[in-house]
Amino acid sequence: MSTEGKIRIIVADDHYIVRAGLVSLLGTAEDMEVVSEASSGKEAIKVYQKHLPDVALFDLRMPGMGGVESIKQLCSKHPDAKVIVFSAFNGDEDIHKAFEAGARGYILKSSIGEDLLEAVREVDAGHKWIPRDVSSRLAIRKTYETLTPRETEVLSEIAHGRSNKEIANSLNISDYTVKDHIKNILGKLQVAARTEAVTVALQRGIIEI
Amino acid sequence: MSTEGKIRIIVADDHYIVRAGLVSLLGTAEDMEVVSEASSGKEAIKVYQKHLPDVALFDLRMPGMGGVESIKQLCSKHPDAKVIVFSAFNGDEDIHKAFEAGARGYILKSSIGEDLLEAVREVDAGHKWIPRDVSSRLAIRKTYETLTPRETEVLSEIAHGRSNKEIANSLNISDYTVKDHIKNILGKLQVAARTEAVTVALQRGIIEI
DNA sequence: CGGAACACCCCTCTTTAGAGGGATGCCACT
DNA sequence: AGTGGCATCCCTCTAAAGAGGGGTGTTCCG
Repeated sequence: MSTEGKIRIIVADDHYIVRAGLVSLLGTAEDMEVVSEASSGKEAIKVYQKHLPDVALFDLRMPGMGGVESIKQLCSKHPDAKVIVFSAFNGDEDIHKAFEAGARGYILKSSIGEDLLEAVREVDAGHKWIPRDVSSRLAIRKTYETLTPRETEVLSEIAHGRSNKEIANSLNISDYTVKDHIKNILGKLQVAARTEAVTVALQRGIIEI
Repeated sequence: MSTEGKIRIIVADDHYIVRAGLVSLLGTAEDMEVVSEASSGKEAIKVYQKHLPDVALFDLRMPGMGGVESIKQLCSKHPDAKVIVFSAFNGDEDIHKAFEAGARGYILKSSIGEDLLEAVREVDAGHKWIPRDVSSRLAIRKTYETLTPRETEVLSEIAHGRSNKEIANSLNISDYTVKDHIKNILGKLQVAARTEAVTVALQRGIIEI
């Protein structure tokens, strides 16, 4: 529990209106107050260090330094930071990356206000908070095979339209190796062609464009 | 101007917190009131017909029937409907489709509150409202070549990972014709391969997955 | 009427992708 | 010391993709 009675919160989202919604909603709760806002990941870290809030609400996909990277940096400097991800996306990889980065809660933007308030209270109390629809996504993920860092790198190149030869040059490896990675990617994502691999990976949050 | 003094508004967005933000923000304006909300395009049409508001705020990308289709239906039944699109996306095709469907304003979710209030007042007064960053997107679009309906259809199939042969079967045309369409698509989007065509089209809002 | 845009079909040719096998070295964990 | 995961390289072969030409019929508009 927080020192002054009220749970002190910062919110980080690049959409003004989402911040307005959060401030409005959290403001109605007697036991919470939003002490500051940020519109980017970089700004969020600064704001956190200035205000040292009890709970930080982060959007996962923000321009510039993304939410994942921001959370990772924040949690490495402040291991006690209580971060809740508040995202519009429910790709299994997004969710997994958020928790791996150090988040203690993940809540969808479509969820109702009570769920958000509950999440804030639970995380403030030192617990984890994972709604059913989010945890089911993580369960689905366990049935998938995960891509290696190199495979993800290759897939990202594919998404940008590069040919095998171009990828080989850019990564300084043989095009035989590129083909190998692609074989593994197609197998793991259970698709037949590189184009579908890209759209599936985009939907799951494995890569971004 | 509206009859009772206050501008009566409905908001349609699948994210609870965005609706909360809109209600909160619009509520602070003396001359506006949110009379109802909807969380889908279908619901939005019902709500519109029930309340007949002065202005309707629509998110463009919603699950089920998307914003474009909803606006098209709404405006065909109510040609005097004053619809403002309130979207997170700034793909040139999204913006163009919104206005083509009958929207009279398009404002980005990242914009500040004052811009939104101004947009609502302008559209309520019978004017169009296009912010500078949005109109520049439309200007960019003019320099692009637009895809024909058939080409868009083929591109959407490509995004789902279908091969030329599969597309030919599904559309009941020769694979020669599919190749023709793809040649045109690659030329118009100025890319070399189908995979890049898909990512470019996704970014521009030409197709969705 | 003529032209332009669209959708469709056909042929050839080169390049690319993808499936199938094989193999090596490195590193971490047991 | 052995195992498994990762990244790398190699070869062959078939299917697919893409570039380049050719053409038809429709519709719509000036």
